[in-house]
Amino acid sequence: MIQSVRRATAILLELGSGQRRLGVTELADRLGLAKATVYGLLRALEADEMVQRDVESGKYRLGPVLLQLGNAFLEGHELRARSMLWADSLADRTEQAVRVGISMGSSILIVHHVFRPDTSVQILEVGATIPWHACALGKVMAAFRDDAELEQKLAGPLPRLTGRTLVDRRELERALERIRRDGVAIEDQEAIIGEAEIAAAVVDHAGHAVGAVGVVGPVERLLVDGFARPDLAGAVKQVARGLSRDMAGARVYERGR
Amino acid sequence: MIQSVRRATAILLELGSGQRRLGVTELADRLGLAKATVYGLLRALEADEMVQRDVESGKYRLGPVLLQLGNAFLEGHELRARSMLWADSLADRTEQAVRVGISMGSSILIVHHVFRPDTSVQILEVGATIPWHACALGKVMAAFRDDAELEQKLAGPLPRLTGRTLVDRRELERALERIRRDGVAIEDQEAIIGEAEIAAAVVDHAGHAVGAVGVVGPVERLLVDGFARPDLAGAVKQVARGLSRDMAGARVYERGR
DNA sequence: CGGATCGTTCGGTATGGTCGAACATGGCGG
DNA sequence: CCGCCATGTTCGACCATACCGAACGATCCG
Repeated sequence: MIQSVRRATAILLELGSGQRRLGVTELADRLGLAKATVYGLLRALEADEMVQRDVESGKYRLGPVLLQLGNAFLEGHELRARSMLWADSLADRTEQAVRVGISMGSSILIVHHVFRPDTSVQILEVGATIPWHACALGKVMAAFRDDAELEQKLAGPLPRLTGRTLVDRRELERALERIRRDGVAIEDQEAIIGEAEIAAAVVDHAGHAVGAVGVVGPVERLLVDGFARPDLAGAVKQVARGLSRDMAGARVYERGR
Repeated sequence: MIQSVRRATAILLELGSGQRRLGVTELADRLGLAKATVYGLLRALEADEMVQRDVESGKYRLGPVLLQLGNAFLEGHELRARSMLWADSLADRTEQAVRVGISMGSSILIVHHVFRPDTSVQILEVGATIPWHACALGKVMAAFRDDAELEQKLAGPLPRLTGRTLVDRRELERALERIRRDGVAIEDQEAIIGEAEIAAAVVDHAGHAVGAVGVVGPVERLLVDGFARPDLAGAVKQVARGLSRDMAGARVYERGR
């Protein structure tokens, strides 16, 4: 495994976590590398605008090419492309915000986001990551994973985001069991106080979870007595099924030349 | 300059341009490298989810980490952070869509985008890149560059996007001259037929252009007889000045720890 | 069934990435 | 204003390791 490349991405990830800019020495310390090594890697990354140096502090931050590449990732993403229409209609029917996410390491990455159809100001969450155990998208994907992968996830750290976050392994396993039975996952203020989510998994032709779709919003709009509003759960499941059918169909990419 | 790292980013850029997925051999050909070399680089990139392999075609595409990093870039971007309020108010006052961009190589990268305040469906352009000579954002930034950088830009290829794109060097220089005089740049269907833009540069304390802000929309709303509507040009210039003042002020980042 | 194409593995080679130490630079406090 | 500390940068040497060519295996297509 090419060492320098992995170290370069480690630098990028380090710069990406936390919005503070980092200097050569600080990066070298965090990654356990020699200063000169990090310096060389940064020079190479800087040449392609993968990182930029702040002119007056001399410290490094992520570069604009990453935004371009992130956007290119989205444009080529099959689940996202297919989910756009479904998500719009789901937001319309339920009058809630809709999120589509995929699994990335131990987190869920939001790849599509439709605002609640009212005039309230909402921030776009595309590109954001959420610990898998603290969102309905993550739990429903975990519930439909093979045991090996699930075990790996359960073994990892489970940070507590709010007082309601499930951080106990046993408790989580029980929740996953219920999710498998219901076909939908709920999240009740486990990531942000006052916010809830109802999500269902999108599976490919082989039955593997490739993503998840769900509605998010204020608890009082989504849950009653800690249970998902049946109409919303039904709509979410229906959309997830439709999307899954789409994903199993003919490839959209691989066209042209 | 660390070879493998630069080659790795070359792979990412190659995968990012064009939405087609690429195989090992194809990438090796395009980059002029040995198959085994590209394979090794891809393995390293794949380990960190910088790229992903399509299970059934075996070809590679960009990975989800790039979306996360692109998002992290945005969150740490000073111009973007400072422009959000200004852009909102500009969109409100002019009733047009607003874009904020920065210079990246020979392109403009959109870092912020506010939709026109009506109910029409519009697509978010954050992360998109546009050749510098085909948008007002790019031209106004070029107009306020030192000669060396400008020369480099003028020397590069100038693709023709529409029949109105300025691709002649002399013509472009004349346009830049006028932009310097007016303080605003206009773009009249030079990127997309029917679309126009009016933009002004954002400069830092030293007077260097760090970005640009502008309004975009249908030609008939922005221009009259090929000239910028004076009220719009004034509003854009005013916002650019305000933003420049902001950027010259105290740093927002570097706080904490 | 045969050919072609592509992904993958392997081992030798010398390139070039890594590191420690020395050198510049700038910022801060005394 | 000066000296000190921390940080960025350069240098040279070592040898790990990235690179390549060639061979192997898998897969697709006719």
